[in-house]
Amino acid sequence: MQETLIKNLKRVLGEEIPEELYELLQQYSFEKSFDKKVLLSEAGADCKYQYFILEGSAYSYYVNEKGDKSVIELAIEEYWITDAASYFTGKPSVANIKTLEPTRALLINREDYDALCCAHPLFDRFFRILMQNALASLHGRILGTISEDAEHRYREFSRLRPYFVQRIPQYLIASYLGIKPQSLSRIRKNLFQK
Amino acid sequence: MQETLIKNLKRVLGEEIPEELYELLQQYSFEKSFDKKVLLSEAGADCKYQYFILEGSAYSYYVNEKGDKSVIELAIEEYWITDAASYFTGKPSVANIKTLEPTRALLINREDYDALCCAHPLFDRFFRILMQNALASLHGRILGTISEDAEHRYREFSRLRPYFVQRIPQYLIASYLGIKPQSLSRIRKNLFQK
DNA sequence: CTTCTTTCTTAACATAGGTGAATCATTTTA
DNA sequence: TAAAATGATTCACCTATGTTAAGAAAGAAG
Repeated sequence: MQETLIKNLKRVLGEEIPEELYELLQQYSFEKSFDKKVLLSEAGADCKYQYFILEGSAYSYYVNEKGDKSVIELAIEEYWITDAASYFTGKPSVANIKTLEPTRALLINREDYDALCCAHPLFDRFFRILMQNALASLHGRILGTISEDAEHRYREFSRLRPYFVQRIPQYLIASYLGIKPQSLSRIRKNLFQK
Repeated sequence: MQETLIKNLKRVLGEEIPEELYELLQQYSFEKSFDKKVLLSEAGADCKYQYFILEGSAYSYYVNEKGDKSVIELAIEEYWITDAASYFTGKPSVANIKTLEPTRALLINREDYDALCCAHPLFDRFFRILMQNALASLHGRILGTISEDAEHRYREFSRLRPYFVQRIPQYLIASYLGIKPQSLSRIRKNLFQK
C-alpha cells in the first residue's frame, strides 16, 4: 500500500490508524502511471477522479471565452488535484488537468470516494481536514491576488513553494499568479537587480 | 433549535437526521446577537469562533502593509464566516471580521467544533461537504480573479449573488472583486449605458 | 552533434484600473 | 430638522501589467 498516502493519513488524523483503513483505501483506489503532457481530465466532461500525486507533477487550467489559459492548481508529490466543482457535485468540469512530467498517481473515483467515506467515518474526518487546509490556503491565495501586486505575489510564492519554482515552468507560475510570462520575466529581472 | 441550520443539515446530508444531532448542536454551539459594525474577530488574535449567520450580515477583510483593506468573504443569512487559517489551525488570524448590519449568529468555538465532530461522525461528513462546496466556490472566485477583467467579474457576481448586490455597500463589493470603488463606479456607468 | 520545439527574455507601445481630489447623495445622529 | 458621517460618482492624470513581435537559451529528439 502507498507509504506516502499513509504518512499523510497519519499526520492529518494524528492518531493510530486502524489497519482497516489501509485495506479500504486499497479497495477503493488504484494506482496509474501517465506520460508527461497527458490530459487527465477535460473541460466540459465529468471530472471522474481525484488524483493523489505519488511521483511527478500535474496542473489544472481553465480556458476562457477569449482563449486565455489560466492555471488553477499546481500539484507535485503528495498533492491532490481534481476539478472540485465537477468531482464533488457531478457537474461538467470547467478545468483541464494535465501531467507536466511522467506521473504516477493514486486515483479515486466519485463513487468510491463516497463508498470510502461511508465505509469508515475516519475518512470523512480525514477529507474534512484536508478540505479545511485547502480552504485556508486558497483564502491566502485570493488575498494575495486581490490585495498585493504581482512582484509581491511572486516573492510570496517563491518563499512558500520553493520546490515549485524549481520544477514548474515559469509561464505556468505566471499564469497561476494571474500575470503574463513577459511580466514575470520583467519582475524577476527587477528582483535580481536589487 | 435553529430551524435554518437544521434545514441546511438536512439538505447537505440528504437523509433523515438522527434526533441526537440536534441535541449535540444545541450543546456545542450558542446564539449571540451583535450590533452593526461590531468587530467579531481581530487580525493578530486567535479567531475563536465560526459564525453561522441567522440574521444580518458580516464580512471579513485583510489589511496589508500599505494599509489597503481587502474583503475576503461576504456573508449573509445561512453563510458561515470565520478566518479559516486561524480557526482550523490555531494560528493568529490575518483577517478582521465585522458585522455590517445588526446580526444574530450561531457560534461554535474550536474545542466545541472538535467535540461535535467526535460526538457524531455525521458532523465530520456535514462539515466535509460544506468545505467541499466552499472549496469549489473559491476555485471559481480565483478563476475569475486571475482570468477575467473587472467588468466580467462584476457581472458574474451580480448574476450569482443578486442578494449581495442589493444589501452590501458597493465599496465592499469592489474590494471583494479586487478593484477600487471608483473603478466599480466607472464599470457600472459603462454597463448601464450599454 | 544538429535540428526542432519549447521556454524565457527584451523592448516599444497600449490599456485597464489605480490615485487624489472634488462633489453629490444618502444615512445616521443629535 | 440640522449637522455630521458615510457612501457613490466623476474627472484628470498616472502606473502596473498586457500586447505584439522578435530573438536568445535551453531541452528534447533524431
